[in-house]
Amino acid sequence: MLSMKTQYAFKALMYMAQQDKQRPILIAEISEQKTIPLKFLENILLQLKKAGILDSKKGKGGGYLFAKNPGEIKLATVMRLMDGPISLLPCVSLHFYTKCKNCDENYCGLNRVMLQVRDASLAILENKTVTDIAGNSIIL
Amino acid sequence: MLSMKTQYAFKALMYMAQQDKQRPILIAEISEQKTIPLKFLENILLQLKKAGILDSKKGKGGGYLFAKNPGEIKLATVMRLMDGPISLLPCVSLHFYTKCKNCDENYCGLNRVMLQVRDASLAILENKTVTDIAGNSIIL
DNA sequence: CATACTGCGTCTTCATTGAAAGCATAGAAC
DNA sequence: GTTCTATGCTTTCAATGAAGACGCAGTATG
Repeated sequence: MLSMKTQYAFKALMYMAQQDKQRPILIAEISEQKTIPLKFLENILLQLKKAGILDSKKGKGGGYLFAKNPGEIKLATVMRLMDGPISLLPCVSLHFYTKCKNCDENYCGLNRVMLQVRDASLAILENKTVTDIAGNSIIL
Repeated sequence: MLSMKTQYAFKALMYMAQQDKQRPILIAEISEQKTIPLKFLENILLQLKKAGILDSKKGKGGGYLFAKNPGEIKLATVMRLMDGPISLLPCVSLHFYTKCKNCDENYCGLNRVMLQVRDASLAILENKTVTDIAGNSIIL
């Protein structure tokens, strides 16, 4: 399961992407509209800024802005930033690989299955962006 | 990521399925061979027993046995037993569903994506069994 | 029957981390 | 220089993952 942190990050990014005009958006506004604890949200947005996804402006009229186009922000990227590995096992992780002890990956059946799961998940998460989840699109 | 508990459960089940003769297998033997903390393993195996996956025999010559054919034990079942939901969000979980607040699932883009991920993952995890991961099969 | 063997139950601990809250600082606009 | 807003730092609190200690219960073997 995704942590609250990741879920909040997605909610916040969706909210920001749904605004018509690209004006700086207050942390407090997102917090209120999406019922996310204010200080927790601050940390999340800050982390997204440090990762180059968001930008911020201080002072009056300040707030958060997208640093990248929402259509270029992959869901997988956000998840890795917040929660770490997407894979179910360390030994099948692309970005956070660590070898498991007592296990030759070439012969480990579990490894092979989890690779499949990873690939299936990433095929989706690497191709969907914030724009995709923000759209008030038609229900099919 | 899967918890240690789930990983240990898989390792133990693989080890048991790999034994030629179906004799009762000692907790201590699995613990030693797979370097799994003994008491932690006890709990895991016990839980698998209560779920009807394993059976046990006490006393001399005792140990753990399969209650079901390893080919009938789905990976998804083991994961749900140990870790709970396989889905990334509560609102897309089949077995552990809970509604998310401030979110109409019919209009939530995140919900739709996570449904896809869930379906892709389950397509694999519901169809792979302990037999599949235990096989010393040929590498392709 | 006795003893060794092996699983079962309960309780406790310990570290990590998820999930916040408080308070003080820095920077920008007016 | 005052107000608005983000940033930094510290602390807390609860939950849970990950064990370890100790003792009980049931079964085989001689």
